[in-house]
Amino acid sequence: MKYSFRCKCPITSALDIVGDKWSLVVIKQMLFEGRSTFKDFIDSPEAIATNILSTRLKMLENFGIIEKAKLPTNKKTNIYTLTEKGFSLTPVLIELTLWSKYHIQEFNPGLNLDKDLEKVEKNKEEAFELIIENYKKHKQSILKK
Amino acid sequence: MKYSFRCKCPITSALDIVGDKWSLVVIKQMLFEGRSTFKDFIDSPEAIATNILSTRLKMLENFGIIEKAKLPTNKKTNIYTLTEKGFSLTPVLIELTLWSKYHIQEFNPGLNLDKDLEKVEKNKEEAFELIIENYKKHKQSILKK
DNA sequence: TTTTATTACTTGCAAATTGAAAGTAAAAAA
DNA sequence: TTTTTTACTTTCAATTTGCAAGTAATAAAA
Repeated sequence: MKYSFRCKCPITSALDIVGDKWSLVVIKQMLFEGRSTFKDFIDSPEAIATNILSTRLKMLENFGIIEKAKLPTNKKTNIYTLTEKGFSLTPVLIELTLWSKYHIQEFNPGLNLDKDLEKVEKNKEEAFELIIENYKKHKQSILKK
Repeated sequence: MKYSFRCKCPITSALDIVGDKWSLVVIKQMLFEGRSTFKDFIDSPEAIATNILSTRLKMLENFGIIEKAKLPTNKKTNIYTLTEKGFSLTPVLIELTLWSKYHIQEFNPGLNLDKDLEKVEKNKEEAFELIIENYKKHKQSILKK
């Protein structure tokens, strides 16, 4: 399959993959909100359109950012989970959170900021590892059912 | 002016401001490539359309992410520079760079990766500060002409 | 076992965003 | 004074996002 990039810049290339309106939101919903099924995503506060979600999940799977599985006990529901490539976006998402904390409150008052954000700020790398570790456990637990 | 956000999530809110196709690219061009005029942006490898660039610069200025000035010796050219709100996106951009280094090479071989990226990885916070310091000096020098 | 409800999408069309190309006007440069 | 350059704007086209209805497979309920 042919991938189309604007140039050889790493930042622009990253954005050519996850820089659309919904990709990072879906990844955030998986990583921080534990969402893993089509219905989970549809029911999120952001309310993504079903045709957009479908297209986006296919694209993220195609890039190896997420993977799709089914439980032996359930032939219907797809379980979408992040791969390493996917949860390696944790630092990007955390830095966006911190940026919003300091710079977006004035435009969107009452942001839902995690109460542990100060701990995160004090030791970002440790926080990244903890979040990823938690996600891996979560992933194991939902695929074990 | 009314701002429209999808919800109260800090990540989604950040993306509601800078999550379009071009905003982070323009910010990256200012921060890392020293671009500051309309012509500079137009001449970048990414080749943004003029009507989109115009709209995007207005929006970024409106959110206080960039500011516009003119030199006393030049009534024509607008000088666009990052405010603190703007260059505080440095960590987001650096994390996108690192993500690309490890996860995007296979899709876009031959990425232009900075040779100092290993130093950056070793001490991210220090690298962020250095980049911001460098940008501030650059900003002072282009506004002093 | 049958019926109903739910989930996971697809489809068709509309709205919004992005973009190409031409044009305009002010200012700088020649 | 003339020409070139820059900074956009405008118009229309292409692409992306989104609404709403529909479909089919499967799970759940009766």
